[in-house]
Amino acid sequence: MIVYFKNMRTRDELKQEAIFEATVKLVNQTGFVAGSVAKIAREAGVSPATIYIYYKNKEDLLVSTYKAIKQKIGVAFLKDFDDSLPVRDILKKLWDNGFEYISIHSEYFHFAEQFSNSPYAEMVDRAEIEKLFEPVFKVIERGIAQKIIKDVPFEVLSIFIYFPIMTLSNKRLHGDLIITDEIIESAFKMAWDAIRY
Amino acid sequence: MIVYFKNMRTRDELKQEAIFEATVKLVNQTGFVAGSVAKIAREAGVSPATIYIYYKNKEDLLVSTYKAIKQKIGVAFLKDFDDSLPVRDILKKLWDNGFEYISIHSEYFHFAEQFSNSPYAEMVDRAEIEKLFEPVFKVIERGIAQKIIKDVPFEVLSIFIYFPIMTLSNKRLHGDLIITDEIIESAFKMAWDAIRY
Amino acid sequence: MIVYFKNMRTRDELKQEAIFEATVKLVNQTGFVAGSVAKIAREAGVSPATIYIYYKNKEDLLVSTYKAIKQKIGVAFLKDFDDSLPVRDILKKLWDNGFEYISIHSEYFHFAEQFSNSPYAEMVDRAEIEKLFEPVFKVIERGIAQKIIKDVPFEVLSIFIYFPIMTLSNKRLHGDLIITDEIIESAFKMAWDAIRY
Amino acid sequence: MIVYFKNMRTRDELKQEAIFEATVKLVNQTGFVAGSVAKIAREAGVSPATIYIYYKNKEDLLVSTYKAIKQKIGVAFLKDFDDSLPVRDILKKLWDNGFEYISIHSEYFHFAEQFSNSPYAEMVDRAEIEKLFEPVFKVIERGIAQKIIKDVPFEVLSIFIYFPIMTLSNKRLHGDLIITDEIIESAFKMAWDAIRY
DNA sequence: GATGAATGAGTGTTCATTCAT
DNA sequence: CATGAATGAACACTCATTCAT
Repeated sequence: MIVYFKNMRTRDELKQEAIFEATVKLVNQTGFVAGSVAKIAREAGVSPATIYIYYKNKEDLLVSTYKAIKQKIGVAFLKDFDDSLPVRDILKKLWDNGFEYISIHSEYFHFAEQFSNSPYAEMVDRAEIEKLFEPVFKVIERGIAQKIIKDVPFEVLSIFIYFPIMTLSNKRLHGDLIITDEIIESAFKMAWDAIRY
Repeated sequence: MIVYFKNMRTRDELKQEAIFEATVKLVNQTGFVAGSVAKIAREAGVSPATIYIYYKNKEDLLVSTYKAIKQKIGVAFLKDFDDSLPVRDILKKLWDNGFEYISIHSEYFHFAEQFSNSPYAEMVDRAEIEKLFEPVFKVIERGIAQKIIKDVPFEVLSIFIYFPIMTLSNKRLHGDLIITDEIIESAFKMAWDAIRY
Repeated sequence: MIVYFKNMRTRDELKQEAIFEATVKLVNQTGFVAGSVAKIAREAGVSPATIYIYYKNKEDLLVSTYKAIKQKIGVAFLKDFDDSLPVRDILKKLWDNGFEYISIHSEYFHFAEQFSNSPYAEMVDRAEIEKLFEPVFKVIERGIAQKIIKDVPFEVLSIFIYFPIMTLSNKRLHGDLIITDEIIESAFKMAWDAIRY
Repeated sequence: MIVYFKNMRTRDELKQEAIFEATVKLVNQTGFVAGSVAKIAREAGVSPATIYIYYKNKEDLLVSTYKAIKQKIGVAFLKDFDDSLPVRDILKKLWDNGFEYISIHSEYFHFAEQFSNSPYAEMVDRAEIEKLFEPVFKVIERGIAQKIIKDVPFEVLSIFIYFPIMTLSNKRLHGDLIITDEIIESAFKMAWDAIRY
């Protein structure tokens, strides 16, 4: 049993979280371009100056938010990761994890996408992000070695097995299409057909 | 007395084109956020006020530029479109056209992508854009009817046959990978494997 | 006879002058530290943005204002400069010119002094300013050569013949003392006693 | 139990001194304008809030610092003051004391000068400062009575006997000139020639 | 048609100061 | 006594847009 004492969470943590949420929410609502520090502050219910206590500057705010989101996404994708299963099953699990997380936190994906297409994207170390997905890389490599997966660069494989998750989760890109379990299922079949040997 | 010869490009057309090019160039260089009207004007060698002669406001400038680019891309993709060929060959032709055009006009794709991830994206009528690709839709429909292509919504198919072109053309997304003819070839094979029946 | 047509002065010149006057006035009233761009703009009756049409940034505004003032002061000091007179008479004329100009434009001197003690002072080329006073340097050199003036570095001489003018014009430094013609006279005698051979 | 020994410097005194030094240092480094309370606090190794324990507000901090410096300077100038010597010798001693102290504590002079040219200068009682130099006034008065020194207001005398020390110590005002003992010597001769009867 | 000048509203950021702990 | 957190107001500067010419 977990007991939360009064003030167990300090004032700061609450505030930092409020800023995080506000940043994500605002970018979702009005886009990266219009996401000004003042607006984020108002959304978070704090003074603009307060943001500069927790973050060095706007870039730091956005980059840190992006990294935190990528961390969350990485953990969610790898939930119940089991190395010993067949490659296809592992990828299916990742795929399902992805869509499950999206259904709960689509705003994280939207933020990540907006961020990736902004000039700030260059300020994050890609290697740092990719490390989160290293177990997946290992599986893919094994699949290639066992001639289960096509022998093409990883970047190309990801276009068919990772990006579709992002694209399907993006309302702007597929308009009125409702993402049912059936569609998720058949899309995975397509992704697997694309990459399998 | 001023005489305009047939097909002569008037001063105005030249200016509008200069604004178009400047808009694309600036968004490519400094991103959507930093692409201010004043900077576009300077780049185009005109006064900021002049831009408001040709476009109602900044939104109009960007949306119009996007539409014009989409038009150019649509035409390029459908070059030498031949309805009578097998479905696979038609799609392969589109695929190759796409990469050829990208190699010449990557700045158009970059602009389009930035635009898609901006709040302005909601201001364009998707149907209008999609009309450009109608012949392709027809082919796909035929493919589905003939059980050559999987019977899934068009939006899902496009994730595997259209988006990969965009993704592969985006330097930011695939890092150091150099897009060779061989990669284009094998990526198409994967796309086709994904969508074929 | 000079005729001023209506609109002979363009709108801009009036505005630039208003900004110049406002800059001087504000620094006089509230000191260099408190002289913000917004306040200067309000004083000049223009928008803050307008200042950035005429000046690149705040530094440019202040440095340009300083240079313009130094120019005015230089011209005023050298009024009716006559090379052929005895050294003492030339310096006396400069001295009197200085106090005459101060009695009309003490705000220029106050601005110049404030500027000299600000970090912006380093941004002006001293040589450029000193060129305005070159004729005086020549006279001093002659005085030294003829053993009329003490043979010490020019910087030391100026402490006794130039700085006293500035100091006496500074109300803050001499408190309640009223600068009469008699004081100006006897102060020059002291200055001359200091530098003469 | 905490025991304070006689003459032991308590934590508080050390902290106040740290703030004093930090204030002087920062104004020397970045000028009066950029010397923010937060920066002074960081330089002193204390919290901004701590400064408000020792000083009512920023004005109080700066004014107090100025007064303390003026006190130090006053004491230094009057070191080994001997009423019984001839007027000229007394002033020479003051002059030499001044330059000696400048060579050790130029940062105090720089601060004092910056302060004098700030709006805060009006907030100090000049009489309070002048009292420190009262013994000098007496000597001057005696000199005037004995017809050794010119009979002009004290404010005018100080322009030739006190301000030159400040001006010569100001690197910004005399550029590349290096202040040697010889220059100090001849400058005093000039100052004396200026004021002597 | 084309422009440079002009601007109110906004940008990101720092300020002096207060307050709960 | 000492502090880090917090803030409204100000900072220098840029924005999209309008307007007189």
